[in-house]
Amino acid sequence: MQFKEKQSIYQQIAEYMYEQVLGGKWPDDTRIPSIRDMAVQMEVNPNTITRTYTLLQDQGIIYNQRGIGYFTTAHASEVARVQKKQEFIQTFLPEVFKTMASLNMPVEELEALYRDYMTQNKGRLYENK
Amino acid sequence: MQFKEKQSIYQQIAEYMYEQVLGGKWPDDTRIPSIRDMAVQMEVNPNTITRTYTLLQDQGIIYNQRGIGYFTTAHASEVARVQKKQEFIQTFLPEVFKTMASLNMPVEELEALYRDYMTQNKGRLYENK
Amino acid sequence: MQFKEKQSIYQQIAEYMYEQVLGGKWPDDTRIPSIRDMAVQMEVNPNTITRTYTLLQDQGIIYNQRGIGYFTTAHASEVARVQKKQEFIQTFLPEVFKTMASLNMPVEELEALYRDYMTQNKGRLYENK
Amino acid sequence: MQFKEKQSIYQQIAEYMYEQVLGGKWPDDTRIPSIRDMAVQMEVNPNTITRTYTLLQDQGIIYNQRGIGYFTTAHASEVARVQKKQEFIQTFLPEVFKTMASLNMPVEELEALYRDYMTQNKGRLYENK
DNA sequence: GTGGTCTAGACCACC
DNA sequence: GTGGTCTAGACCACA
Repeated sequence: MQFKEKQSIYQQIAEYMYEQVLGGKWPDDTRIPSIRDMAVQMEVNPNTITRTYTLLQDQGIIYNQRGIGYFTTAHASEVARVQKKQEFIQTFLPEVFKTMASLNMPVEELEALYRDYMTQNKGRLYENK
Repeated sequence: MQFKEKQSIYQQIAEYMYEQVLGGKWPDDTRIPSIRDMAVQMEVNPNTITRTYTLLQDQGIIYNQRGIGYFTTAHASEVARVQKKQEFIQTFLPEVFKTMASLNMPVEELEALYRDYMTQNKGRLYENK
Repeated sequence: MQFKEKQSIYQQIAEYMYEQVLGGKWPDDTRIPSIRDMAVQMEVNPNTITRTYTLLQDQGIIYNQRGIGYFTTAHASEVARVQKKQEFIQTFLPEVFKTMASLNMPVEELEALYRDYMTQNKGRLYENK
Repeated sequence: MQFKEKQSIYQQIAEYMYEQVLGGKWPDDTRIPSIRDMAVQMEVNPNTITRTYTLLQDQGIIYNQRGIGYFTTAHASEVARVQKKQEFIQTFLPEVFKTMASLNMPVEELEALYRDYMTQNKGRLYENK
């Protein structure tokens, strides 16, 4: 996996995991890769994965069974969806709208850009990795 | 001024200055507050303001007259607009659209949220502080 | 059986067995469930039960007859009582008192909480499961 | 500082910090030792202190000012008191009472032990370090 | 100076 | 095998 510069690696891996859950790759209440396996897969130090898993556990997306491994929670996908949507609407969108206002960009242009984006990425979403 | 946690302070101040320029508070080719005044106003270490001013100077939004002070450039507002729009479309929007896709949020909902936002903030934009 | 997070499973099962002995469910010198049966009953890996039984055996609460099974010792209840009381007074209570001191909680409040607890759980103690 | 075996070091340091706050050594809204200083003082790796500080920050006892250091929050002592008391009553005391019941220990004995403890430790509480 | 992050490697208890 | 913790050392952005 390639990492961007601006965000910390463990957060980017958290993003990746959100995608797995939201995209249905990791159904509710199933085992996910062990810390060591994930570290190998992501080409990263196990400690970094530990950081990510701890974060996701605090957020109620995954949990741990002693000596066995990590699992998605029973309502992981729902929790993830609600959480991400709330964050999106409350902290992300206002930034978007504020910027649009300062640029005098009409909502129609936003729509147009959206359609461009969707046709370009049609079918490619969540096929990553 | 209150600062968010996630972004560095000098960048948040840069954001603030962009707003001043784009909102017409700081017309092209006019003097802006000295580093010291700005530091007092923002309740921040002068070093931090220096960093912001250096950034804005590199971007061609402001320039320095030795011993006199900092000024907005002749085309500050235009430069700011172009620059911000480019950043918005290339690095910000893709994130927005990707999140929308993962949440199955239709573009119509985005529009609706936009209109909500605009009615709520009608006339309040750029009355900051 | 539901397990808490902070304590290891084999120790929690040991706790459960102490209760059986102290509560008279398992009289002195009687057979207790086999490792396999206990594992099924507790929904746990047999290895974990083995660990618990080994611990209890070391403490003189149970013993093993090869090929037959595990039994409580002749003085199991007495041994368990003494042992638990010692542990309680030497390692547990000091923590309690220290916390009370830091919270400025008077001993009267402790008493009151004790009576609350006892009335709520009257008759329910050792009706476990 | 000497560490016990059963609890992880970073949690024991968290306990220590709670004592500082509850005992008034660290008033509300004051700077606390930097991560590096604390690491030296506790004879521990800075990463371990980071772990502790992150925990306390999540609990709202301390907060961070970028590039400056960590501070106790405005209501640190209150938050700490409430939090610790709740934990004590809900998760600690039931264990105590349950054990007392299984040992047939009357509440009077608990009182007596409490008075013993207090006379022994009179004046010594919170004078540590 | 500050904290934030990451790596490499290790040891441990537990299942 | 699993995760949890700790160390030593490093680099970076930031104030």
